[in-house]
Amino acid sequence: MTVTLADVAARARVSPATVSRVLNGNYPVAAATRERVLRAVDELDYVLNGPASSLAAATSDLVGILVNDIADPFFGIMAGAAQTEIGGQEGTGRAGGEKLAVVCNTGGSPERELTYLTLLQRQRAAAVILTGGALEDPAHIAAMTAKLAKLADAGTRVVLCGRPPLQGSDAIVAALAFDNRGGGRRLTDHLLTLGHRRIGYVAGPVERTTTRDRLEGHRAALRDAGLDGASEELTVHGSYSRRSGYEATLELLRRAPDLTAVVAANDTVALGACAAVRDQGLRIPADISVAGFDDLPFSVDATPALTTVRLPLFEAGARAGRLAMGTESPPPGGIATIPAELMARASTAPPRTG
Amino acid sequence: MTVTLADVAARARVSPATVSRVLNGNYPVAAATRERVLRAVDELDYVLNGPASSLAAATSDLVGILVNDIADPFFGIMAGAAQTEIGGQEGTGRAGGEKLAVVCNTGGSPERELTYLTLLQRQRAAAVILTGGALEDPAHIAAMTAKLAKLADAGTRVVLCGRPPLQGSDAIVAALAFDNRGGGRRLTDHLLTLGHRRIGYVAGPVERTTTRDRLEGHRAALRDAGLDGASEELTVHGSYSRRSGYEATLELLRRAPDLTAVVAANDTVALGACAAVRDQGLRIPADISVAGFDDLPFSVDATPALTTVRLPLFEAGARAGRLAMGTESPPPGGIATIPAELMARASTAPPRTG
DNA sequence: CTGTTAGCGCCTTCAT
DNA sequence: ATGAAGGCGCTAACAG
Repeated sequence: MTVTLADVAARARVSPATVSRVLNGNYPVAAATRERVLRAVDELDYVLNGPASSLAAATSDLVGILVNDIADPFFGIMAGAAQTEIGGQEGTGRAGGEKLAVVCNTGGSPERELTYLTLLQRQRAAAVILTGGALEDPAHIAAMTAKLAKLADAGTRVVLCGRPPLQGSDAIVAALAFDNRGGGRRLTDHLLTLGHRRIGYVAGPVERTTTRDRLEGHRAALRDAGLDGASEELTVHGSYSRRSGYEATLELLRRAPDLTAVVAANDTVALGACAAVRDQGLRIPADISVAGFDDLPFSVDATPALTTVRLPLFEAGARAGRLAMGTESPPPGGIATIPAELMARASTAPPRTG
Repeated sequence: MTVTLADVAARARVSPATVSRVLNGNYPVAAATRERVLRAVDELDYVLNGPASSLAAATSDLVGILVNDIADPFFGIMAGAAQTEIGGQEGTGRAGGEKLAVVCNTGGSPERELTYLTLLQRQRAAAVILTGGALEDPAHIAAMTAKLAKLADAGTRVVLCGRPPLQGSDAIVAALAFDNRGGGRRLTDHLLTLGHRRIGYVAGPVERTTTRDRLEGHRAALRDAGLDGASEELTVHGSYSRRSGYEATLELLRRAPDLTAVVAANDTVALGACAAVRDQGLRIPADISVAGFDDLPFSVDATPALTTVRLPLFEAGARAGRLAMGTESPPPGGIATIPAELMARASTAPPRTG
């Protein structure tokens, strides 16, 4: 039926242990023997039994990458980059000693996030990468901290990518945090410099680290310009979706018809904001400036090209992948802040005068 | 150290076998006993050892979803929908009996596709879903057919989503194929009806089923209109990327300055085409009509809104997920063709006269 | 460098 | 409805 290691051993006239050794390559084996074993493997078309191997070795070659929304390129880019670093050695066809990088879609649900972590713990995953903003609910943070500690105890390497480190948790190999606050600040500074004074803000879902950090940056910029008075009124929360951006912008325009600029939580939301502005018969940027965040590939193609904040998603994902593999050493203190760069484009301009 | 089933059994004062039975739920257990066991599980914070379980049961709860490009929403939407159906029962926290739906990014590389399949075979995956267009290279087809047969032999359910069935392979549970040909045809018919006669085509990568089918539909429409003469010259192949669409369109415009419309392989490519058209100082659709394919969420937000062909990606992905789980019965013959619907929007209009 | 010997933790007949 | 026992296929000491 299904061919086992013992079959290969018999065919190659060696012991099972030897076959195991050449397959795992972590042990000296005579070249001639190795050759014989590999031939037997090919002839028999042998495929290692992963569960058996993992059971015996008490570790598996699974690496989990958790994302909030797999249909959002923000996550796709990071996850793809990480996978490239992890499973990237261009299969020999025999698939020896390779890690299986898999992405798990939580849909932003905290329960599903924990469930996936449990499932990966069950599989004795070699590593786990958590991407994107985290929920700030205390109960969930506590549950996550406990779960990650357990994973780390069991030997799973935990890496955070685009998410701030957990307080006082030593379970984590490394955390790569985006400078969302700084980026948000620079974006609003840009608008202020252009002369805007009435700036609407379409924020992301409440209780998310990304939402809070970007909003904080925005408010810090306003405060320093002596404009924080109206910022509550000019902020609307929504989800990270185009539709949400559309509706929030309509609401903003209703609340404050004198608005001259709208800052969106991310590029997708900004697209919705643009549509709303246009549907109100207003021009971008002549009547209203619009800005996004992330600099996803489509942003430069929007008309007008979207002013936004560039996050090096691919680079960060790749680095997270290497960190998870142990290929790269963690930054000092296990924490690195990834810079965010302002991309001033055509969707922002000085406000109309008068 | 790590708590095992035996520990739970001891705590609950039952045999390991009983614990196994309540955890798997496939066997009658007295309510009182079950209660006691579950309490012990919670108290000990027990997590099943997946590898051990899979080894003993000769099957795992892993379900693999292969995608060509995880950063492309085309795949993200299908994969997300499939995952929802598979891992969707909103975790009880204890994560009992749940499948682990994971997505694997092949990056469009045939080697990596096979490698992932081997890795999943090694894990004794419960099911595998292959999404998106397939490579038409005979050697790769043969290798895939063989590999899928082996997976099926080992009890893995194989489902195709957005990909035509393999010739004479009975390894597959079901194949959901998009009507790319029909969609391509209707799109070009739409342009012909508007009055276009010189239509450029930015095709996808050669040797991909999606590329060929869409192109065939396009050419069939031209042929029926008696216009197939120039179609070779007016076709440029590229990858499924914005950049590729941009460059191919420039090339097309160079070759045939009298073009009045450009059809792109998909929406992402169409965005690049729009940018190229604009950079040449031409207006859409006044000077040149542009159309895409897939109807990804951003298409409606393009300016002008993109005429395209709608594929029910979410519905198809969800159905594939149910098929993989055995929750839904396969279509007659194991094959279903998913219809593609023309979405005529503002990026196409009659050609300028004279 | 290679063979032998024990398990890894769970599921699954087979009894009871 | 529950317990006892064997083995799933592989790896990891330990010898040699």
